[in-house]
Amino acid sequence: MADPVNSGIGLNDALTSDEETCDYVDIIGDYTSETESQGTRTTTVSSSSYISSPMTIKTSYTTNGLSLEEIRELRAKVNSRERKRMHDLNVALDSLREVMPYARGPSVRKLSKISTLTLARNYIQMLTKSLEEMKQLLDDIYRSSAANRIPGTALPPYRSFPGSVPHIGHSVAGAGYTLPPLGNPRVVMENCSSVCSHMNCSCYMPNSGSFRNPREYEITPLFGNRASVTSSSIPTIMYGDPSRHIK
DNA sequence: TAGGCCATCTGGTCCT
DNA sequence: AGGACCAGATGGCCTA
Repeated sequence: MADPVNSGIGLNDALTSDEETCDYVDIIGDYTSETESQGTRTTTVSSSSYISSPMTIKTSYTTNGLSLEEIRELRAKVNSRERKRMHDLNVALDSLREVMPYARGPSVRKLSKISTLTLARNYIQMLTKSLEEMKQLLDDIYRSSAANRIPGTALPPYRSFPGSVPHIGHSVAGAGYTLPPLGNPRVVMENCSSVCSHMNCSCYMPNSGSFRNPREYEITPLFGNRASVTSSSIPTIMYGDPSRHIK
């Protein structure tokens, strides 16, 4: 008899045209009950999380090579794999949400799947743009500093950033300046606000205990405020402590 | 109550 | 052949 998986005949299609009543429970609790009728069979499937909404499907089983029990076991196995696959996808989406800058809390709905992906795309775009602008700004700062230095003196000392990643670093005017790593932009400067006046960002005074240098700021992207989220919009950004918001 | 979001089942297709 | 991936269908839950 034909293979219900590869013959083009659906498992449930392959189950029709007979009359039979049966129940079964798969490995996570799928439950099937069937009612008999002439020529077709209606199968009601529900699972442990689906019991309140039984799904009714038409089944037929004339031309398959598997017993009813084998088909059910196969179907349960496939369903289980699919559930696991979707679960893994949701885990991955949750891990993505964890690194996204948006409001969190018991009273805040988590981002939908579409919103999560949309925000991730926008966030990457924003970081890329900010990085380019920061490179340009530091380049300008260095050029200005080099132009004003007294002939014969050394260039300003290079201040490395915690966690800088050399291979993505940016050499400013050949002086070996390296930008902070993506995703954790910290910058040392006298006036962070002056930087953010050129960029779509905001400056937060870091916790005194967690930063060695009192002039070290976190530059935070600005997305604006929103109370709700749609797939085409950017959600609220609450990143850092607003009470320390200095711009 | 309509619409958005989601979980689940299912069958088809592609890949190893 | 078996598993991964995908899209369609279905029904529940929640919110405006």
